Amino acid sequence: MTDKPARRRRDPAARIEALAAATERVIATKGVEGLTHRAVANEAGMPLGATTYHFATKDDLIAAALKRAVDRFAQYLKDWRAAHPRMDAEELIERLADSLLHSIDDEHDQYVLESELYLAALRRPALRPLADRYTAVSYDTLRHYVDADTAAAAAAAMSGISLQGVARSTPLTRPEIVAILRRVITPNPALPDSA
Amino acid sequence: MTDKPARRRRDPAARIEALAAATERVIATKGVEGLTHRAVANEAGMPLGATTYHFATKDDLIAAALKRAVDRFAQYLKDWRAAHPRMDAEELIERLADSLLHSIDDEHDQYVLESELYLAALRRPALRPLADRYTAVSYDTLRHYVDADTAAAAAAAMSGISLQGVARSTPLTRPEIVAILRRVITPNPALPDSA
Amino acid sequence: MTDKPARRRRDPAARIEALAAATERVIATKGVEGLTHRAVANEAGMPLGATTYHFATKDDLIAAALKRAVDRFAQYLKDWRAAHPRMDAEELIERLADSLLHSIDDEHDQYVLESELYLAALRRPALRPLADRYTAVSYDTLRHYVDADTAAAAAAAMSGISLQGVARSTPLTRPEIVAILRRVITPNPALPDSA
Amino acid sequence: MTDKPARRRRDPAARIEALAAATERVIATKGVEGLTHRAVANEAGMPLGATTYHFATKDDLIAAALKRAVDRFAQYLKDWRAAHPRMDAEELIERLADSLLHSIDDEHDQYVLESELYLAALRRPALRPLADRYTAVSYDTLRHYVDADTAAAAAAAMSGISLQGVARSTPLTRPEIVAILRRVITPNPALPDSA
DNA sequence: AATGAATGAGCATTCATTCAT
DNA sequence: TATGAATGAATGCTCATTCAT
Repeated sequence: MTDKPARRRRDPAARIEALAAATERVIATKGVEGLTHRAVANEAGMPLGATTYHFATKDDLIAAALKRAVDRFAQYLKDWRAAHPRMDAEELIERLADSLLHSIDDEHDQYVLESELYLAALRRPALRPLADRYTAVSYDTLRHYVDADTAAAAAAAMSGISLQGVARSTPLTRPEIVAILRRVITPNPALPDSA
Repeated sequence: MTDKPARRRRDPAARIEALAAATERVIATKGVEGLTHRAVANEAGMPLGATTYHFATKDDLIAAALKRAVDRFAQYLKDWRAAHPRMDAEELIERLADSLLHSIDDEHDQYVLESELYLAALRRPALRPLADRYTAVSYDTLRHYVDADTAAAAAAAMSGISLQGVARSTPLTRPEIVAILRRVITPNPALPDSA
Repeated sequence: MTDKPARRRRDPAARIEALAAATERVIATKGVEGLTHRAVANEAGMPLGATTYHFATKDDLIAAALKRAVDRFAQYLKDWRAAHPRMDAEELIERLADSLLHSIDDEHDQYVLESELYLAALRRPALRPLADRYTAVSYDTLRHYVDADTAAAAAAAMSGISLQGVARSTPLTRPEIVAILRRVITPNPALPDSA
Repeated sequence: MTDKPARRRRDPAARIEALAAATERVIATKGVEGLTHRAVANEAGMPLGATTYHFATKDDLIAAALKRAVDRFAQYLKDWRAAHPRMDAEELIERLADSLLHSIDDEHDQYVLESELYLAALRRPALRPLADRYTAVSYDTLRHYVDADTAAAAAAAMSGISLQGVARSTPLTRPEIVAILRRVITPNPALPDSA
């Protein structure tokens, strides 16, 4: 009798996590531009007060959501690298194309979140370290397979593909993506480092 | 003696142009997210009513401003190409790096506008053709100097550099940009097309 | 060559008339509440400036439109009376029911305009004489056929039927209207005047 | 000592009620046409945000106010009927005239609210059931004293008297109202039902 | 005479944030 | 700890009216 209404409460960490997840979904759907406390509360199935209780400001909410996205992306890359400790250039190209096309999971659109993150960081210095980290994990992962310049070039190209991917009226096709990645990643004997 | 109260000019075309230009500046400064009719009116030195009289909706204002930015970019590329009808890979790389670093003119930040355009287009289908055009003019210009795959790869890399450029806590340096462009643009004898 | 562009202009009276007619239509469609200069200009196929050029204020426009409606109504009643110089009570009832059901012509909804007129007059003293005239022409017409008290009662009942007619989810049916009119108009031997 | 700054009451139900009451007063004074959130907030002595917090849209506010007016009217009629379970025709006529002249209470003008309700319902389908209810309670009350046709006729006549009452430059006098009601209500031996 | 441009006031509504409970 | 109530500051947009041309 006494412990009935107490269910599911008293787990602030879980609620905070759920709010960040809901915020991620809202950003993917409506953008940082369209994010409101109300939209998050609604998406999370929580009362409005919960959003401001656990996150002092809207920017905190955005930061938490984007951090979550970056964490997930980092974990994804880590797993990905563990699963494929060695890849030749061609295999790498194919798998990167898969990643870009399939996004990371079915719930969140990595394309969108990456672009939102970078643009949000432009106006919000507090997000810059997060953007840096996104860049770094991408670069580091690629660096595992290719030389430094190639990794930087591939990371830039992938960001560009993502950005154009969200905006174009006809998304890039797999062959187009593969062609770009191949041009960037295939070792170039004419360059010193690129062995 | 000539400057009376000076209200009500009577040159609608010039006012429309001035409003679009002001909107560009506001987007560069505060982003599409921070764009308001009042900010535009203020930036243009016009009354609030002017913004809504000449542009039915805020999206119309955004579209006009971004179209203007794309038009200017297209013109810039056209001039650029006319000024340099022939360039070898190394010269192209250097000049592209200059463009990315110096932006296009002193008033507007091309980096920012490009990223804002792409992200705005994600939520505003009406802007997609504009995003397509941005992609196309970039690609076409590069295509003049390099093969198709290289042009596509360089365009993607440049978009990525722009996007990361606006967000990172430390912007990319010229040597870093040159290294990326060199990796992408230097002809790769190992690839068939890349002559 | 000289008299081509001059066509259709220079007939202010006709333009004023057309604007009043357009205003009537807008009131019938959207109510006095929804009336705007722009809506009138659009309905009349004239430029916005025409509405304020010929009518100093919005209230003038409203007054002109309602006066036109009352004039038309008065003319209609005059014709109606001329067409039926004598009617017994039963015929009168049937014809009044027809009027209430068919409205006055196909373009304008008399039900609506009457109610709009009365309510507009409540907040606009300038319209009161018009409301008085509407009441008077109704009363006078009825008075031609019945005694004074019956005419007043029938006029009130008809206004009530109109008012309820515009608002109810199911409009009054003809039998219901006839029943009401019969109760009001059929001579009542129990009353002195009502011979 | 008890009355501190007193901000933020914490009695939402009371505030909602107070807002609806204030809206009623604004409608009586300025009409649905002149109703604004600001006018309501001002009338209620509450901040602007209160009006939109408790009522999602202006139409919701209008609906709440008119529902309140109808509820009050229904209660008034119920009491009225309870107070006068039996009345002969002449007494009924006199009392109805009193009602029409004195309105229902000192604060709100029943004449105006009824007309506003009917006309508002014309453009707002959501209000139609309310208009129906107004008609129904009027009819049902009259039906308690007279036959069906007489009740319908008297209800229509009373609506008409109300409508004309708000608009005419000289309101109907008591003798005029009594004459109309007498003509409608006095049993007519010439009609079958009208016993 | 006629009209499109121009504007300032105002409006419904949204929303981040604060706070009483 | 948690939350619904509360609010004041915007915001996009409308519009009556004025006026230059």
